[in-house]
Amino acid sequence: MNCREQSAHRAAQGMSDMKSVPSDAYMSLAQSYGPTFYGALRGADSARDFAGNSVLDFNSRDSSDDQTGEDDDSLEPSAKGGSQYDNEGKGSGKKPREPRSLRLSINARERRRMHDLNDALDGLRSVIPYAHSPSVRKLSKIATLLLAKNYILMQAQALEEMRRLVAYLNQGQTLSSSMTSSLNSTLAPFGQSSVYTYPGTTVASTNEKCTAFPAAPSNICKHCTDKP
DNA sequence: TAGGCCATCTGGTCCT
DNA sequence: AGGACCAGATGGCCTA
Repeated sequence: MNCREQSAHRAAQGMSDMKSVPSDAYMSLAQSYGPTFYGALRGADSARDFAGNSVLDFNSRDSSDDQTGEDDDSLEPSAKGGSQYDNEGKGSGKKPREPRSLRLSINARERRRMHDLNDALDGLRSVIPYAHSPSVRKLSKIATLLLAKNYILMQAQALEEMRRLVAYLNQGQTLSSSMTSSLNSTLAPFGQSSVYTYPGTTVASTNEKCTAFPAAPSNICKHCTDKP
């Protein structure tokens, strides 16, 4: 099995590896950002309100980073994980191996690379909303990525709501020009085309009026948007 | 004790 | 050739 085939195999088994998370739960994660996520990931007891202060209750757990010693290029292979070099020189008949020094250098590089990746994940954790207190367990890697994704989607949705509101206010409402321009400039960096439009959240024309409340456009009226 | 998560080692592949 | 990236294997730590 070559590397690419291994990738496909791993992707296929990826979900089954995460036995605690049903695949449909992951599907729902893409559409929502709330307790379902944590409920699926860590059990219902871990779920808290998303907007609240304690999204997670991972009890206390030492940072996994603490398990990692300082980056030590001379780390012996037996420190963690097995080493196929433990049997070096004992004639397996396979491809000739790199010199020991080269192997150590490659290992060190890989270790650095993974540390950089973990640093980036820490950076991501620091900017997504979940409880950061020491009593809360650090988000796992997969949880961090899924949470970040859903957070981005949620922000995009909020932006879209804001855009609708501005459009509504600009329509026949007496809004000071300074306020209008301020809002517009705030939203300017987020061009309409750059914002992800959610499946199922069709943006109605602002010209359509609500049937129940004719004064309001239908696209910002819950009465209208909830209609099938 | 089983399962989840993680760090590390390792070999393969691709890119510069 | 050397480095980056990837995924499998392995073993340790922690929690339910």
